[in-house]
Amino acid sequence: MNLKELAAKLGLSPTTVSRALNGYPEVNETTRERVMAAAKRHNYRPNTRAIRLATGRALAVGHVIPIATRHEIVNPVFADFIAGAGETYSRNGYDMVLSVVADETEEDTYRELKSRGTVDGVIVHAPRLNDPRIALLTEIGLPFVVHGRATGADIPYSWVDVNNRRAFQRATEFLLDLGHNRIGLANGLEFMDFAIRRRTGYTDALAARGIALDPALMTSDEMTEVSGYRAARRMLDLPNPPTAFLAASMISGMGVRRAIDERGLTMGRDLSVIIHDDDLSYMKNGEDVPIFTATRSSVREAGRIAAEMLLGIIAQPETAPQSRLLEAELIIGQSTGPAPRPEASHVPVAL
Amino acid sequence: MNLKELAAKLGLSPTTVSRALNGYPEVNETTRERVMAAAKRHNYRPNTRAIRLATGRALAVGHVIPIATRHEIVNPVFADFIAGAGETYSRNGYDMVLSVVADETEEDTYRELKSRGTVDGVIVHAPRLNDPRIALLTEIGLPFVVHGRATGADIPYSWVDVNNRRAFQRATEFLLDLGHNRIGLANGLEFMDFAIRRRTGYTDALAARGIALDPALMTSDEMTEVSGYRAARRMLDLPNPPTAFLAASMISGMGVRRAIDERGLTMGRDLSVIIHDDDLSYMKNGEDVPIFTATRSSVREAGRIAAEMLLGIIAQPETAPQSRLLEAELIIGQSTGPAPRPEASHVPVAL
DNA sequence: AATCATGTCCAAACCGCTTTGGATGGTTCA
DNA sequence: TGAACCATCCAAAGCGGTTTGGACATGATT
Repeated sequence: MNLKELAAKLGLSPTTVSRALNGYPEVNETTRERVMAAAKRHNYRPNTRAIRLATGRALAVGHVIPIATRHEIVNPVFADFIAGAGETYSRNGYDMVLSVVADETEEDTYRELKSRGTVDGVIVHAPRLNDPRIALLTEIGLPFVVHGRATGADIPYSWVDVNNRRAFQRATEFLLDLGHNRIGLANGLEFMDFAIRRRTGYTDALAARGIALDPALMTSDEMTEVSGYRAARRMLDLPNPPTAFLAASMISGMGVRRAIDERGLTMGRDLSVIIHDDDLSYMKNGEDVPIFTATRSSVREAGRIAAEMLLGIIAQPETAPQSRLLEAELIIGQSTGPAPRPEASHVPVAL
Repeated sequence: MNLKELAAKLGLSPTTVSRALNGYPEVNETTRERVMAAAKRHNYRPNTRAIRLATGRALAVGHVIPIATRHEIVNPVFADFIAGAGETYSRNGYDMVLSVVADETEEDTYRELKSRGTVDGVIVHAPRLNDPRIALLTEIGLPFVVHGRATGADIPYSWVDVNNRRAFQRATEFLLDLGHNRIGLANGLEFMDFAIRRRTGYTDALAARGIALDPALMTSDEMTEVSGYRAARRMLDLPNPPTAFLAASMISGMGVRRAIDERGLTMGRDLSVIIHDDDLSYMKNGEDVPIFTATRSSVREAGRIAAEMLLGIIAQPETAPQSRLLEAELIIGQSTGPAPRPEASHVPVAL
């Protein structure tokens, strides 16, 4: 059932039927109702492909996912972000198109999306230091919103980000207040913008208390369980080990916990741990009581906000770039406690 | 730059240019080369929207993700499956469109995708017992491939699945061979087809050895860390606790481990654990040595296979339904060992 | 009564491709 | 030499909508 057929059935022109369905004023109200009823009865739905060609709009938003060795992006965080953004698109009649491409072809993919008119805009994921995508997208004129920021980008652009620096600064201060002064950082990969900012938050907090940085207490790696485990194990082996850890994610926090447990130590008593919690739906940080003390910010909510912002930009391409900085809240869980007194620290009770 | 402009620049008709670019035979080879060169020079790329309307094909595949209370699907497994499928789509010039919709509107979404011509086919995720989507999609004539199977569906359909029954049967047998005869099962939600099959594998293996089922040792819940933790804790509190666990995923396995660690017990020595490992890229089961003994099957690979199957069906709609049953391999890790002798079991060494 | 505005509808152009059905000119073959 | 046959190209008709530019009553205005 298409427009022409429906119009024929109603004894009207396609023009009028189209206008009736799209709410244009130049159509008699009774006619409109008749059209609406007929459309519903024959469950007519306008063909997306035709609408797209006729209006010159794609009615779709793209998310490009580079895939390869550096698979940082196909991660749990991404799934939840997508879920949040997707809800917004659905509600506004937009499609979400995901392009899974090899790392090398990422820029080409954006060019294609633009020149073939597949999407009206894109979300840029996982920005890195001096991320080249921002200049590229600006140049080719494809509207975009960055999830995160790109330190070093010198042109204005729209973004939605968590205040990673502040979050890690607060977490560090919280540990310092508990008496910890050797705090291990199991950070994400530091060519990722968010990881750079988190590190800054950590170092700022230490500097403010006059505590010297110890490179042995700072690691940077993918946010996997194993990497958290390794980082913690290595630091616990130091002659002067940390009494607390800052982990970049729930998953790497679990690795840290494993290293702690493995030594017969107890998290929350012998060693404190704070993680960053993206509030993932299938990876809750406990239910009633949080397992980990955490800086929490819903990545799903960030997805919603970024999507709304992008749709706004698509509707009003000439407006100035927008941005939104979300604050993470500090959730107190069971994984932190006062620093053990020196002589007792790191000696398993059982030994 | 569009076809007409390019044709004008070349002094040719749009027809000829289109044919030249699409490899049709009725065009002179030197002309074709001239066209190709000009296309590259002006980096002309045909407009997707126009191609779609003209050819009547969407050149896109849909993935519908119901989102709501039952968020079983927005999970890490989904992200990896998507990555695998997405690669295949990209390679074949197809787009992947994700529809994130409320649970109640899922069926409606399929109807829309079909009648609006947004996609040429869909992948059905997370099939349940007697899943109604199979009949629906068959009825409306939208090509599809199911990731998993739907026990109870009485019409033929195409699917790609892991042999979940066999996997859990083998895992159970492995534990039995190690001397464990009280084995706890922390299963996924048992209205999900895969969970039903896994349970069957578990019960079959026990039955084959003449071991009576103990309902207290079988739980079914979402595959989160917390649910794994709770299931294990509850079972360990039993007067006659299990000496081994079967966990439905890496994440719930981590919860199980937490419950074990919490009691001062050691996984692999005091208690054995086997998980199902979907071989997720950012959640590796260890690197050199597997942490958990596991039944492993790459969900990403499943995504690739399902996508290829679907593209095949779209190309040849009249062929009979296809299917592919993947076998999981049993990976021996550090989480399993012989059952402790009765008198020693469950007594933490340190006490 | 002529003019004008208004409400309601339609024909036709258009979006940018693909594809059908020739047209044209040169070759080949009886 | 005329017919049949290629090889090569093009005009025009879709695909299924939207949108522009009227047409035609009807009622209000002067």
